[in-house]
Amino acid sequence: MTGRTAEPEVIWARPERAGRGPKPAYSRTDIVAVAVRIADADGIDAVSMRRIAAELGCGTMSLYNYVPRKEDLYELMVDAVSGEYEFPGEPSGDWRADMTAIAHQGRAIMYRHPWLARVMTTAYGFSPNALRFLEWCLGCLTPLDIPAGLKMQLIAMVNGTVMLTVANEQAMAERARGLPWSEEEEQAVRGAYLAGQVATGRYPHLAGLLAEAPAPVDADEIFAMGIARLLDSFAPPVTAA
Amino acid sequence: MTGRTAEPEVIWARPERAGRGPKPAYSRTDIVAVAVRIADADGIDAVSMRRIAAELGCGTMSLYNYVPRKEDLYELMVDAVSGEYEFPGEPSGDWRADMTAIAHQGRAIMYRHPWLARVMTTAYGFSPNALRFLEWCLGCLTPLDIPAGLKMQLIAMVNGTVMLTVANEQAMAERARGLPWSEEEEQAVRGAYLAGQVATGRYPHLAGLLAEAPAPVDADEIFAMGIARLLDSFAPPVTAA
DNA sequence: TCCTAGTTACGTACGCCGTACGTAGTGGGG
DNA sequence: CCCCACTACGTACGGCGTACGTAACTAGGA
Repeated sequence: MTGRTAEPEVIWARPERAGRGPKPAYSRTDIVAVAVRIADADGIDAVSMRRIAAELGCGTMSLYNYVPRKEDLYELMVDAVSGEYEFPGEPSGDWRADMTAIAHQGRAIMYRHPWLARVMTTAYGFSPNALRFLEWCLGCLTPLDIPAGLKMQLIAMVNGTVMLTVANEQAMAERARGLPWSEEEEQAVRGAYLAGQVATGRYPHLAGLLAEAPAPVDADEIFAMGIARLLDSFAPPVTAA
Repeated sequence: MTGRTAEPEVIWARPERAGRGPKPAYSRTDIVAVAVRIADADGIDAVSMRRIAAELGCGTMSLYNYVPRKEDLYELMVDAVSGEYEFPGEPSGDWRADMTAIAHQGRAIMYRHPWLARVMTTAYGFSPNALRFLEWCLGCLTPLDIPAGLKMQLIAMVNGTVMLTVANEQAMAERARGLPWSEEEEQAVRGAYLAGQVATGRYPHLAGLLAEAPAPVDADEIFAMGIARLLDSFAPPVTAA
């Protein structure tokens, strides 16, 4: 009746299997697990339908019985690793501590899966584990008396800051993958260019900044302080009673 | 003497043309301009060497005389649109106002070039216009008395927040491009799934949030307040004299 | 001045990619 | 029991980035 043009669908609403035909040899979970393993090992660009099928030992096109489109696979991957968040039974009552813990967990997950930060910016929706995550965060924020919209903003900002921080740290390493020279060489050449530019005197402030503070800083500490500052910006610590 | 394996290089250090052969028919600027036009019109995925060459009216492989690798093209594109920042002669002396203006300019640029937010996360380095941007920001922050490292963090956070906000707003629209159904249909189906999940009662906090505050909020205002909050977190406004 | 070497333009080709489509076989519901 | 939805999967198409080879061209050194 309706045109036979494709109907929209969400991967989460699609049932994994129907009851009629032969038993599927694999499961969506298997496929996603292989995809995650490949991405962890060789980068997200190494994840191709052919490669997954090869590692799984099946024909390439068989995968399309489980995953309608490649982009859905990305969503499934993000959801799968989002399941690595571990939440205790109940929020502690200290929303600041809870959110800080969430941020650190998120950071750890993104270190385990260096492709996650990049993919999340594209393939992020209301997947089951995203709902679970959101529900937990909202639970943690119950003691905080601000409008609901602001809470969502806070969650988004914390999440986003984690993503940005890690993405920034990993950008060089990810880019180096597949380049015909090493990451160190790349960094050296880029550093030399930067030094040359600064030496021209066209960037006095930048020169001053590079001259000052060549101290190697601790990434963990910077991260922790950034998150703390962010949380403070939503509810400044009370100064007097 | 050294192995003939590829030497690392930065696109910004590579001279545009040498003196020996015939005059190049195009320029790096031409190529990047075409690439930006294509990306603006049809999305970043539509930017291919073949398409650029076709629109430029030359052979595909000729482009490689100007741009050594596709990834460098992305860097050139980001640098090109980064040149759209317009800075007055001198910072105003009010670092908060200056940074706010920068954030709004950045947002406007990312609206003009919907592909920018996504590409920046991958292809961002110390390009000429990035240095110009950084130098200007540091100039604006001169009145702010915090360590140099913190200033860099502030700039990164402001930039990142702009990116995140815009990327979030654009994610759905970008994803809809190339899908066999419309963005509205997609949104409707996803919304229905979300509603169905919430209706199960498994997400009480989320349900409460959705029930409350169905008021359509103003994106501009949210953005402005987010930036203000962020700036405050680096230097809380003084409350007394 | 002429020669030569470096540069430009670009056609061809290779090995990837996502995925549309057709075919064959299988096993549960009417 | 039998039909048909569903599984598995081979083939093929159009696109991608880009390595490589060739021909034309021109600026610098002899």
